[in-house]
This record gives sequence, C-alpha cells and structure tokens, in this order.
Amino acid sequence: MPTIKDVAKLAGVSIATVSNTLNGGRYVSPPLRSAVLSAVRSLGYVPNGVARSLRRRHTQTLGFLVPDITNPFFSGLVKAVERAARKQGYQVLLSSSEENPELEFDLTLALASRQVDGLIAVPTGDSTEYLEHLGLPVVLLDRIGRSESLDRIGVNNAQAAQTGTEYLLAQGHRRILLLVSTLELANIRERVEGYRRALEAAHLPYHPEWVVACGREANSVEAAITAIQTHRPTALFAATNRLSLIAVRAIRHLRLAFPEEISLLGFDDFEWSTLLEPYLTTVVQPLEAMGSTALELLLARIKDNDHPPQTLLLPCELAVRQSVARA
Amino acid sequence: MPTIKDVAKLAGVSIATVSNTLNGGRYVSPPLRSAVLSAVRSLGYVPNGVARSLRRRHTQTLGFLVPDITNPFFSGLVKAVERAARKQGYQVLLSSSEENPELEFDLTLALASRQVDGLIAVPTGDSTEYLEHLGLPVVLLDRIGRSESLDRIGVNNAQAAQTGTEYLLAQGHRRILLLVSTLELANIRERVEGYRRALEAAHLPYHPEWVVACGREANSVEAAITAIQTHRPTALFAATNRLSLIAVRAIRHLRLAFPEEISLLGFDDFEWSTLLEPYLTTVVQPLEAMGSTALELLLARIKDNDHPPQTLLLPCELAVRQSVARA
DNA sequence: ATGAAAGCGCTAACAT
DNA sequence: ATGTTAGCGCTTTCAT
Repeated sequence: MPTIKDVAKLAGVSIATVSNTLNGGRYVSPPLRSAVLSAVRSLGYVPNGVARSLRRRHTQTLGFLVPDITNPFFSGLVKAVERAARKQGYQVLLSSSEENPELEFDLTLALASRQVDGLIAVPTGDSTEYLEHLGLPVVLLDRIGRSESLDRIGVNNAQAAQTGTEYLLAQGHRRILLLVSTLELANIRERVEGYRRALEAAHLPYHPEWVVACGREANSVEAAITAIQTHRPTALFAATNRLSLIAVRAIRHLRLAFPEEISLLGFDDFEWSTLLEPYLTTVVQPLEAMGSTALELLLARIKDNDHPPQTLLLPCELAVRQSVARA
Repeated sequence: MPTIKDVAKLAGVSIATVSNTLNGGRYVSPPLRSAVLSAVRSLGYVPNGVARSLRRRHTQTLGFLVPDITNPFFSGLVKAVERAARKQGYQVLLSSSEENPELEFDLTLALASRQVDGLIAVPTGDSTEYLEHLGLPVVLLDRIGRSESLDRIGVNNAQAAQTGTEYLLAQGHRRILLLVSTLELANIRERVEGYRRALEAAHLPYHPEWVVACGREANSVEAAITAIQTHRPTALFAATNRLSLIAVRAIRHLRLAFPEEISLLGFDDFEWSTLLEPYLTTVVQPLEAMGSTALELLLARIKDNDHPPQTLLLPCELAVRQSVARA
C-alpha cells in the first residue's frame, strides 16, 4: 500500500502539500494540486485512516452495541442509526453482544480501544455502571436502565403497554395473559406495570400469575401453553416480537381458533409478521426516531460534554390490524 | 484518557515494561509486573488500539460488507462470521450497503482506509471488479459473481433450485411458477437454470413466462398476483426469503386454499417463517458453514497471499415441512 | 505558497 | 531483566 510519502515523491512535492490538497487544509496552487491528484490516482493511494486518527485524535467513528443483530427490532435500530450517522459524516462500528454480558464488556473495551468518538449502547442487562466510567460519551438506547449520569433514549414502555391493554379491554377482553421474556429487564417490568395500570384503571383485578415468563429462548413455548390451559384467557399480549412467535405456536398447538377464540396483541412491529394471518395488531416502537435521536444526543455530547444528561422517552403507537377480535 | 506514559510514570518503570507486561512480549519480573498492573487499574488505562495498529501494521480487524443487515439471511451470515472471527481473535467491522453500489464503494474504501486486514463481501451487484484491485485480501460470499481472481464461497444455486423443483415435481406439480426478484443477480439466474434443468430432466416444457420477476421491493406483489391469475399454477417456488412473503400475500389476495389449491416452496430458511401456517417448506442454505468457511479462506489469504484463488460451492438442503401439498 | 519537522501512542529493535 | 529510542503514516505548527 502506498503512503503519503510515495505520493509526494511521485508528484515532486512535500507531504504537507499532499495532505493539504487532499484535506483542503490550506491553499495549494493548481499545478501542484493536479500533480498530487494524478499521483494519487496512479498509485491508487488511499489515506491511512489509522495514522490519520492517531494524529487527529478522533476517529469520526461511533460504536453501536446491540444485544442481537438477528432480531429485527435491533437491526431496524441499526439501520436508523447508520443512516443518521452517515449524514453527519460518522461511520459506525457495530458490535453484537449476543445477550452475553461478558462479551458485551469485552466488545465495549474493544470499541473504546479503537478510539470510537462515542458509543450508543443497548445493554444486555440493566448493569450499565461500567459504561458510566468509560471516559467516553455514551448514550443508552432502548434498555436505558436507571443510570442518571448518561444520556438515554427510550420508549414509554409503561404507557405503551397500558395503551395496548386498554385496547384489549375495550374490545371486551377480561382474561388477558401478558407474555414476557424475563422480568430481569426493566423494559419488561415497565410493560408489566403498564398492563397492571390499565387493569386497575378499569377496576379489574391484577393476577400476577397471568404474567407469564417464557424465557429468552425462542423455543420456550411450554410455559405459554400451560398458562393458556390453566387460565383460559381470551387474549394474549406478547411483550416482545419473539413472544408473538411463541404465542402463535402455543395457539396452534392448542388448536384454538385465532382470533375468534383467542386474540393476540404484539409489541414491536416487523416486516415478517405479515406472514401471520390474521395480520398482527401491534404496539409499534418508533425505530427511526429512536435511532436518530440517540445519534443527536451523542453528537451533542461529543461536541460539548458540559451539559446535564438527558432522558428522552418517545411515544409508541398502536397499529390496529386483525389479530384482536371482540371478546 | 491515560496513555502508556502515564502508566509507566505511575508504576515507576519504562514504557517498554508496560507494553511487555500487557502484551507478554518478554519476561517482566513479578514486582514490576504487579506495579504496572495496579497502575493500569488505578488509571483505568485502555491501550490505544489506533496507535497499536499503526505500529503493528495490522489491525486484527476484518471488514464485512453486506447488502442489507435487516434481511435475516444476511444477519444470519453476520452472526456466523462474527462468531468465527472472534474465535480467531479478529474483530469485524460490519457495513451495510443497502443494495446501493455507490454506497458500497464508499464503504469499501472506508474499510480499506481503516486498514482492515481483509474483507468479506456480499456485493450488491455482480460488478466486483474494483474489489479485485483493492490491494487487500478479499473473499466474496454468497454473491460470488464471475471473478476468477478472488476467493469465493457460495452455494450451488442451480443444484439447490433443481432439487427444490424436483421435489415439487415428485409431489405431482406440473404448473410451477418460479418467483424471482431480479435477473440481474447471478445467483437468481442460476436458480432459474436449476429450475429449468429439473423441468428438462422430467421432459417437461420450460416456459419463460413462468419465471416471474417481482422486483427487489418487498411490496411488489402485483406481478405475482397477475402471473398466478394468468398461468394458474399449482405450486409456487419463491427464489428468495422476501419472495416467500410476496407469494403468501398473493395467495391470500386471491383467496386460494393453501396449500390445497396452491403449494409454496421457499428459499432461505428463517426463524420468523414459522409464523406462517402451514409451515414453510424451504431450501435451506448453510449459513453457519458459509460464514466460517469464508473466514477460513480469508485468514488463509491474509497469512499467505501466494496461492491460487479458490471457489467453494456449498450444498443446500431441503427442509420438508407443510407448505407443499400433493397436486 | 510551500517545505521541514514535531509528535499522536504505541511496539520492537537496540542497548546495557 | 529492563531502559532508550526509532519509526509506523499522518496532520499541523513553524519556518521561509
């Protein structure tokens, strides 16, 4: 690979002139300028970004840490963040922690060592403490934990779940099972809280057993099946996209008429859900806005670290389609 | 951010000793070693990977270029590649070209400028020429084009499509529509070829009109609907995961009994396809093997660039489920 | 308007 | 067994 020296030699100028014509640092006379340009072309010179970053002391690069690139919710977020970053002249280094906290930690360190200018993180758990002492601008996205010292972009989970539950209630459902992955995630706990609030507002009892923890594995459908058999709900509220899948499998396993005998409300919208018939009614999260707002906050913090951390909770919407019938 | 100098000063040693205890380069006596380690801890020192890479002249980093991170086929590939890379001590920089050749080119240059040690690419089109002159080890994955000078890992598309078609034929189907995105992709053309070969082997006519180009957008269902109406097939072969979605929508739009009146065979398996009932029978590509083999070839080429390029075509399997009925 | 040279933080060759 | 130093490729200050 040719270096700036090779270009300078071939063009018969100093390396400073090469640098300046390429970066527009200072005026370069047309003759030298074109000599440089043609040398660049003929050598196929590409500036060494590593050397450049070392010297400039920033990389124009952001880290983005997600739990699972394979989940359409996160890959949607990735797309949104990348697009927004690109517009601002930043590249993003994506790391997938596979929901593994140790791997997450290692990846974060790797990102930091790569000298990313900032980091957007969707942590695997709610233990975000180490992110606060990273010495790097960090914004938490989606799983925003309880950190008061970091910028955070999330969604009003309680509100969204309450709205969803209220819709189910309005359709006449009284026995509603809430399918959750794990209560370890604050997001999930908040959704439970929203569900509970909707029930209370309607003066209906809240049954803790109706909140069914199905685990984080895609194939753990047994818990859902058992819960449906014992509690005989008329509607299921799946707190996560994966849980919609589990709900569907359980419904089929039990040969229930869908949505006549049992309705389903999902959380997180995703393209492939249209394979399901009837079309899935879901609470939809504003992926695009979440991504672009996270980027804004991060860029603001990179530019100036001397302002108090912000927390933004974006609203969700309910997309009414076909999977919820009147009870 | 503290540097190696700060650590050396605090530990009362030379920077060489810091470097050596951290990298295990040469023997460091226990007392100095522990002095360094505690200085590292108390400063929260993280080595500057940019400086390290500049000096070492490699980055232990691989680039991976995919057309669309949002497509489960590619995100599956990403997972496989990342896992394999991690095992070998490499990090991967993921870039999503969004099926845009110009963006792809820019991203590739950005990757090169970041000094990745090698690149795995799933190009947007078949124009891979610029990749051959990157001056960087490159392996082509999935969309392997016709480059003879690069290592390539693909799948035997023709064979796979032929097997799929033969299965449809064996189930008694004679009017089989092949749904494709665009004939611009060599992969797709090969799948058409496999379909044609299966027909010929069965002494059945090949109707070019039965190969329906639906475009690359997810919502272009009209072409499929029209084709089904005019050709009255008993089976659909969707050449791509997105096309399964389109096929399903078309089937529903026409209110055909599925799979009794019309069968569906997919290509590319993906988790969310289980939302579909009956479960989708598909040709499945060996994602894990594709990813890990691509990585192996790339690492081999990084280690030693003086061997002829290889092309490996991996076999696909047919996962028989429920969406194909007997005709 | 351009060149020379310092230095970003690190590793490795050279010294002792 | 450890310290000193050159230099990776670039940007930028200083000099002319």
